[in-house]
Amino acid sequence: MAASATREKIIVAADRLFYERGFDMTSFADVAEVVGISRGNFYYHFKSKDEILNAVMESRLKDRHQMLEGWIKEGQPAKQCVANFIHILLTNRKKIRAYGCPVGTLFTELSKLGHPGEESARHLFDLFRNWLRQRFMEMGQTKDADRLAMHILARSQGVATLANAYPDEQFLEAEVDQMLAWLDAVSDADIKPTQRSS
Amino acid sequence: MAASATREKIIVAADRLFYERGFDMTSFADVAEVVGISRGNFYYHFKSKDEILNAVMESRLKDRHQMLEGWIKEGQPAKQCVANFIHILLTNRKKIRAYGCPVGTLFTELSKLGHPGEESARHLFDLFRNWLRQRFMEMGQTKDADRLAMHILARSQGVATLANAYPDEQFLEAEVDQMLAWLDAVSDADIKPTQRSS
DNA sequence: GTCTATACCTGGATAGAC
DNA sequence: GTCTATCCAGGTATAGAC
Repeated sequence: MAASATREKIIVAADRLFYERGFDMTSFADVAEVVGISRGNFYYHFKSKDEILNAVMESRLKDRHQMLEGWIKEGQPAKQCVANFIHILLTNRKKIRAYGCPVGTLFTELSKLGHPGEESARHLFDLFRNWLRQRFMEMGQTKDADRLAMHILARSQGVATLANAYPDEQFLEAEVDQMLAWLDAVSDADIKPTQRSS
Repeated sequence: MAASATREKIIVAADRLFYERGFDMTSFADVAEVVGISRGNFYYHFKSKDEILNAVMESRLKDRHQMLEGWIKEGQPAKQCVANFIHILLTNRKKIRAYGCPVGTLFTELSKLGHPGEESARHLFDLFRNWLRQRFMEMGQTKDADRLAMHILARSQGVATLANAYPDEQFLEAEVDQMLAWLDAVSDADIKPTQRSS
């Protein structure tokens, strides 16, 4: 339970390699080399590869949770919080162009593997989804909050995938602008209840 | 070169398994079992696993090309063609919910593997991208044609990924509706050059 | 806690009989 | 064209010395 130094180093290294190369393609030898320990020593800290995956997922969940809650604790308004979320695509643009979205790509791989870790990968989606839904509710979109949350999630996933396929374009930046414009339209719709339709 | 019956069966089986389980996770034994031949017999038809991948990618490219060109040969107008493309998400909804997008997931995996087949996977994206760009140009969006094509591609990818993560929702259908509404807005923008903005 | 050595399995690939 | 037998590399996991 106690977070020993090497245990922590293993998690950090595995986290990075699972992102960059994928879970299945990352061998113990790869992680051991990065950490600077022997292959055998591994099993003192983790009894199996699945245990490492669990630890990585736990670490990611905690990390993303703290990031999202941090914005709220700073007192940022709901719309700004969602804008921050969208802005992640720009903050991590280099990694996203090289490896796609860490959440989406890992989920997809585990799903195809039929690996039980698919569940924890989905939990990460849940974390973002629920948090976004809350923000949209605070923006007054009580009825469509979940739909809007899913929409933003899907847009982010798609942008990350195509930025990975076409890393040499300004596509990513342009799509983020459009997503922020969409956010403006959504928040305006709350302020102006008089719509053109119906 | 000649398309023998078993060779063709191998390609079909590999195509399906690469989609359902991923390229790396699909072994010769898996494909052999589906086709009904022995492991050894494999190498009479393909000298390596990479050769099978190449054949699968070639087959997919040809298949998708024929689908896209088919709509044009039928004389369907540009906007309807794009709508057909969006509609693929509904036509294949069952498979998409189970395995995501065949193009996107395979690209992502090959990209992470550092596999040379990443190139042919990108060619599939190119096929859709160029075809969509042509359609938007025919719709009069000469300047933004490529941006619009990329936007539709990204939306499709994101919807497929999240439909895979949340297969039990009507999310997919709702997003397709929104994409079709977006297409309407884009084609209207061409007809009505007088906009509200600026 | 960390190491070396090793068992065991899976999967890609080859050889050669039929 | 298809089979069986076999080799070899790489990866997970274990045993036991230090």
